[in-house]
This record gives sequence, C-alpha cells and structure tokens, in this order.
Amino acid sequence: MDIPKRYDPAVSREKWYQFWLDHNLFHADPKSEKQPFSIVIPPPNVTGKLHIGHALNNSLQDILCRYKWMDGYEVLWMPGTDHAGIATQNVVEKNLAKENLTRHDLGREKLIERIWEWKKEYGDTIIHQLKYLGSSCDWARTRFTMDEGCSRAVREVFVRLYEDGYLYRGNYLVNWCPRCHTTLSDDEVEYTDAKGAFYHIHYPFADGAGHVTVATTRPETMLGDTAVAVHPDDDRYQDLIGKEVILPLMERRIPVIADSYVDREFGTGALKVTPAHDINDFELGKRHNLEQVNIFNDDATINENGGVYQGLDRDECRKRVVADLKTKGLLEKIEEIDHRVGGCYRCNTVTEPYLSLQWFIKMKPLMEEPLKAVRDGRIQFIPKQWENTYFSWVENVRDWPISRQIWWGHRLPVWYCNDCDEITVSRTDPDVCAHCQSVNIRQEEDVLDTWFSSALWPFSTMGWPDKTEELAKFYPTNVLVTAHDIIYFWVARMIMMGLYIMKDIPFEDVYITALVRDSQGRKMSKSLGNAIDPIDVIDTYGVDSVRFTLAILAAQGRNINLAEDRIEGYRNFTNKIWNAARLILAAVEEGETIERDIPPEKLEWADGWILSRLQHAIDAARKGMEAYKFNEASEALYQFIWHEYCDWYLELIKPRLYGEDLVAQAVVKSIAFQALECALRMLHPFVPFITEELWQFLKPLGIPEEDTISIMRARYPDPDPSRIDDSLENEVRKFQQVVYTIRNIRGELNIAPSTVTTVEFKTDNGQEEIFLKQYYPMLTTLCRINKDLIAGADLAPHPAASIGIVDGMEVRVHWPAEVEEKEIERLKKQIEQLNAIVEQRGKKLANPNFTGKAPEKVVEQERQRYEKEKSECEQLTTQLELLTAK
RNA sequence: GGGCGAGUAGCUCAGAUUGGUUAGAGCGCCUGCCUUACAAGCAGGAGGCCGCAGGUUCGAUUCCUGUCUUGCCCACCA
Repeated sequence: MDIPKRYDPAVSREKWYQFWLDHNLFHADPKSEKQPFSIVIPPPNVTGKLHIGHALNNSLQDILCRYKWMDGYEVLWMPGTDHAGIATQNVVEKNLAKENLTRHDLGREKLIERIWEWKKEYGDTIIHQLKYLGSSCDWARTRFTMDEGCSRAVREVFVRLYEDGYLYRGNYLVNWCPRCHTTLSDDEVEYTDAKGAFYHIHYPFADGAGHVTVATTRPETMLGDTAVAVHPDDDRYQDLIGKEVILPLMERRIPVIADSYVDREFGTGALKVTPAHDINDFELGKRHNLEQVNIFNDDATINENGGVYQGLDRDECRKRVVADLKTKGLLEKIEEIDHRVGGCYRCNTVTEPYLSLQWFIKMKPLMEEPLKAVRDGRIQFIPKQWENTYFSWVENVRDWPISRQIWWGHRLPVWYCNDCDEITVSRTDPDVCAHCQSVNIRQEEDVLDTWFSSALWPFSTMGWPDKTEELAKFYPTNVLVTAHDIIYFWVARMIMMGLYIMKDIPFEDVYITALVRDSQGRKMSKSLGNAIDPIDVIDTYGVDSVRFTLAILAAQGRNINLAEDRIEGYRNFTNKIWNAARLILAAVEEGETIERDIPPEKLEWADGWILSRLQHAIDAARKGMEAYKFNEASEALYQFIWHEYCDWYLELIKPRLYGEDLVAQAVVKSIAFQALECALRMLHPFVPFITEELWQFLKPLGIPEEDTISIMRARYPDPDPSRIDDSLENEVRKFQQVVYTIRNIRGELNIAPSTVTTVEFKTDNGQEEIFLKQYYPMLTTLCRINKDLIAGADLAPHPAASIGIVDGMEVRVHWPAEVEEKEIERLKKQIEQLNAIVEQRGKKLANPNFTGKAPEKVVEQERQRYEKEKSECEQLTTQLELLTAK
C-alpha cells in the first residue's frame, strides 16, 4: 500500500481540521458521564494578531486537551476574546484620524458603533489564527468579554460589590495629557531622559528666623504644597519635625512631617509635598491626612488656587515663580539634573499627574481567601516559584482603581442624581433616583478597567449568573495556562472573584509558561509590536513542526529564545515519522489485516526489545504530561521514535520484512505496526495533523477501536509492565555497543562501506559465546562483516587487526589493506583517553577519605569500573605493542 | 531602588528538588555514503576549566556566600 512520498502539511491541516469540526470532536457535553476536564482560554485581545507567545500558550493548552480527551475525559476548552478597552478604542481612533475625525466629532454612541463594526470585521482574526494552529476549542461556545452574557455578569458583580460595601469613590492621580484632554494608562506614557533644573528653595520657619531648603524640579507646583517632609531619623532635621514653615509666594503655613519614604541622600533631604500633583506625594499625603490642593485646570493652566499666577500656562508659571523667588532671595541655587519626563504617546506633550474622582474596589478583605487558597495548596502554581510573585502582590495589595475615562468598555451601572446628589447603582437601568425619585439623573461616564471583566472569565463564560449545567460540570476548571507577567493583573483577580462570587477557586493549577522572546531577547508584547508572526513559520514548516518545537522547548519557568533552525530540525522529525509509516505501509496490501496477538514464542529478540522500550516511552510520555513537563514528554517520544524505533528496530527487521519467510514477515509487520500506532497516539497531542493522517491510513489495517472515528478519541496508551524485559534490554545494549565499536573502527580507518571485513571475538566467557551466536547474523547485516562467526578464548593475537573492547570482550576488525598507520594513531588516542579516566579513578580510590567516607555502594561501583577500565586499557596497550613491534 | 530568574558546545537551549559513570539535544562544522522509508536521509567524528572567586564536602557544573554580566516584574526618585 503506497502513500504519498511527501507529507503535505498545508493540505493535511485544512483537511483534518475540517474533519474534526464536521464530527464535532471539540464539543464538550455537560451531560456526559465522563470525568470533566476544563480550561478557559486566556482571552486574546480582539485587536490581537497571533504572536509566538500565543502560539506557545495555546499549543500547550491544546496538547493538554487532546491528551485528556484521549485519556477518557470530557474536555471543555472554552474560547473567547477580550474587548481590550483602550487598545481597541485606540485602533479605531487611529482609523478616524485618517478621516481627520476625533472621537469628539462622533460622540460616544457613534464611536462605540464604529468600534462594534470594526470588531465584527476584524475581531475574529485571532480566532482564525488559533484554528490555524489546530486548537481544539469548543468554538460553538466562543465568548467575548462584552457580549450580552459577560456584560450581565459584569453588572451583577459590580452591583454585589457595591451592595457588600466593597466599592467606593476616591481621589486618585491619573496621567493626564493637557493637549488631548484625556487620561492615559501607564503604558501610554512614554518616558524620555531629559536634562532638567533642580531648584533649591528656602522655606522660612513660621516661628522666627531661619529656613529649611527643599529641592525640586517643578517649582511651579509649590503653589499646591501642603507640607514639607523629612526622614524621621535624619539628625539634621530632628528639631523641625512638627513645626511649621511658611510656603513662599502663597504665604501659607504648612507643617513639617516625618516619613521614611524620604531619601536622606537625595537633594537636601527635605521634600516639598504636593499631594495633588505627584504620585508619591499623593501617597504621602494620604498617610498624613494632608490637604490636596489642585492648582491646574485641565489644560495645565493655573486655576484659582494659584493666587496671582492664575491663568498662566505651567511653563510660564514656572518662569514667574522662579523669578519671584529670586527677587525675594529665597532661591539658593539651580543645579543641572538628569531625570525622566513622561510624555503622551500620541502628541508627546508632557503629561501631568492629575487629581480626579475614581471608583475603587477595597482589595484587602477580598484578598484574604485568595491568599489562603494558594498557601494551603488548593491552588498551585507550576513552577512553584511563581507563588512568590503572587504572594508579594497579594500581601501588599492596594485598592484597585476600576474606572477608566474611555468609552469602549462596560459603562459603570452608576447614576448620579442632579437633585439630591445621591448615587443609584442598579442591575437594570433606572428611570428615577432611588433616593428621591427624581428623574433628573445621569449615568456615570466612565467604563470599567478591562481586567474587571477578565476577572470573571472562568464563570461568566459558563453562563453565570444563571445556574447552568456547564458550571455544574466544568467549574472549577482544572488548569489555567498563562504567562507570568499577568499574575497580578489577571490570575490573582480571577482567584479573588472566583472565591468571592462562586465561593470556589476558579482553577486548581496555574501553569506559567516560559516567555518567548524575540531575537534581541526582548519580551514580545501586544503593544510593542515586535511580535513575530507564527503564521509564517507554520506556512514554511507546517503547523505540527511549530507545535512540536514549542512543546519540546517548553521547559518550566524559563525564557525561550526561539531559533528558526530548531523548527526546521523538528520538521525533519515529522518527515521521519511519515517515512517510518511509509516503510510499514509499503509492506502491506490494501485490505490486508494486521495480526495483533502474536504468540510470544514467535517473537525474536528485536521484537521483544522494541516492545520493552516502548513501555518506557509510554511511561515517560505520561509522566511528562501529568507534570506539565512538555519538554520531557516530547523529548522521550522523539528519542524513542527516531533513535530506537527507526534507527534500530526498522533496520533490524528488514531481513525478515523483505525475506521469504511469510510467518516471520507477519510477525514483524504486526510488531512494527503496533509500535508505530502506539507512538502515533502518544504523539497526537503534539502533532495532531500528521498523526491523524497516518492513523486514517493505518485504521483499516487492524486498529481495534473500530468505532473510533479519529485518533482524537483513541485511547492514550498505558504502559504494560509485563512487556518490560531488563535483561533483554541489557543484551541489546551490548549488541549495539558491538555494532558501534565495529562501525567506529571502520569509520576511523576509512574502510569503504562496500568492503566486507572479517571480525573475530576473543572471549573466554561461555555466556558471551551464546550471545554472539544469537546476535551474529544481525551483526553481519549492520556492519558488513563475514558470515562466519569466529569466537573463542584461544585466538592468537592478530597482527593486522584493530581491536575494540565491549565489556571485556575483544572485538577484532581485520584490515582489508594498508591501514596500520591509522590504526596506531587510533589506538594511541583511545589508550590516552582511557588512561586519563583510569588514572583519575585510581586517585579517587587511593584516597582514604573517599573509601572511608563515601557510601559502600559508591566505592564498590567505582572499584568495579576501575578494574574494568584498567584491563581494557591493558588489552589495548598489548595490541599497540604488537603493532609497533612489527 | 525593591523583588525574581539566567550565565553549560560556534548558535539556540536541556540537565541540577536525590552532589558520585566519559555533562546532553537541535542546528552548524569535519569525514565517508544517492544502502530498495526518509539526502528534510544514513554511518562515523571534532567541539565544553558548566561566568569568575571563595566556602561546605572524601568529592561541586550541581549546595552556600560574594562578584561580574544579563533578562524580567514592581516602584521610579523630589
């Protein structure tokens, strides 16, 4: 039976993906009797394009899901996308800019309409790409953080938080662009290094002569100062703490406070405190209950709090303030200083920390359970070290500002009454104020932080707040697969919301993937735009190759710098699998049935050996999968298939496969077939397409699960300990060493492959002679040596042969021609190498510290090795002497 | 500034919770092979003071300390 000479990954990908969809194999049935296994996808941004990080993350999730399907679970992989507030709004606003429009030209409703249109047209890009990758998500359930159900969940949770007293409004400093009149998120502020001036200013004491000198880069903000701060242990300022100083220009009395935040080494060690215009001063001010004096209008001109400076632009104001201080003799000096200035990512205008009213969640009480859940092991991070990252955040959690001054997102279900000023928070849109029944109410303009809806993802996607059968069957989920950089933003908050709303953890395991970095070692991120498109490498090498590469590189808790030649290497591996199958299939006829139960007595050593090795491979693959050690599982399969099954077993069976003996032929076909088929099952989670394609070829030849439509539903193999034969494996290992030895000598001496040489074995061990008799026929095929076995204890030294030693047995390869010089060289080299080892070990054994203190077992082991190596060394030396004496 | 990692072959990376064979893989390199599954292949080979310095130990690439280099997260310096 012939199959195509080349595997075509692109054709295969389309064909089988459609096949799986047509047979509904990704669908999770909540009514199933099977054990549940569930994963919710980390929802990619709708604006997103699949980058290599997604490819890694989703390949691993897919590997887990396919493994669990095969292992008999009912698997739900819940897919969906995130509305990604600011990112998405920005994309659409940029498009508007091309039409010379701003969002203000459109207004809120029209802009949101535009964004929905955009989402409809482009929002599925990443979903298509996930399919391209082979993801086995239950696509019929695909969710979106702003779809109706998720929005209802968001609203319900918000109202509950409010009712339970976890929400409040408070002042908060946001990044403000005075030109765009908009708030900016932290990553929309771009910092640049700049030369600045460092002004040293005298603040006179209120109770008489003298002053304290403060240093600042922003003298104009002093109009809003409400304190001076020093370090509590600073000897220079001990007398000052608790006193008052006069704020120059404003002539206001302000206190001197002590706070360990102040750096004694920096500037003068005395800090002017402007709570309304600096983030640190803001925190400081909160700790000391300082007044927040806002001196700016929203275009960064000075407001009424700035006294005579009202109306001035901030730069103009700075000049005037400095000039006035100089006039009054309060300016001690101006230094140059390097510092960093934050600018608006759009217009580069220097941003201003700006005080505004925001909504907050009180985090401390809500984070108590999440802390316990990880401490007591209900949730565990893999690798475990990431728990530290989690703890460090949870233990020092600050209140979460959840309102955002943009339009795209979940608008807060909060209404303010224009008459009584009370707040109405409601599950349904209210017509009147809940407090005074006035119809004169207005809804909050702000929307919620994107992470708010993400935090509900594990249960909102399953239909909460309704009591659904999905929730009953699949919540909590089994594992979350994500990257470490969102442990704070996302993982911790999901745990919080799960425990608060569902009274149960959202997932048991958190597998933190390594971070795929770009060629310069930089993190790949959505916003940086430096992501490599994995679609390209999929098109070049095939999706299976890309997936296998990612899996085998996915060691725990490390970074991955992806090199393309690696993918090429594993593409060759998929090619190898294909060709191994071709070899088997070429030997069977269409419609032939492969025997499955071969009586043990018909098996030859090679058959028993590969079956034994297969059990180890199954064991390693399973252990790797269960421990999230994808690299170990895939490595074990790679080694088994290429270097055991292909390199050895398929070579060993060729004489029987192509021989006349039909019984022997049937035996090797059966074993080769079964081992291959078993390997395909284990490989399927990693390389689903090629394994499905080959499986479909193999299926009619005798795979027992006749009702199995796809390899996706075939059983994942279990190791069969009765198949393991250690003594046989040891024997074969010895056989392989003999082969290596002969080939090595042939190679080193450049004996042409076509030349048949004579090999003799010197051994005084009866067991070894039996061994040789059994294995010799295969040696002749693999090493091109004479058909007649020459072995015994009384062989005379051979002057025209090279010797290699395997377990004390001399393997003598006779020379076909003049190769003496090369052989002497080779022998010398080997003796030298062996001598070094023997010497080192001898020293170790001569050391009474070692023999006295190391465990008996280790010493004995060392001694045996020493004896063996020493005698081998002597054998070689004898041969060398023989040659050089000639 | 705080925290967490990482430095192993020419390149990209495993290995180390249990210290003890001659430290591995892919790619690259060298030699020889188009042997009827595969040249995307086969056989053989070269290449490593496991960052540096101390310490613990009979023994350290592995454990500890320091140091240099480097990456990431958080806070960003009035």
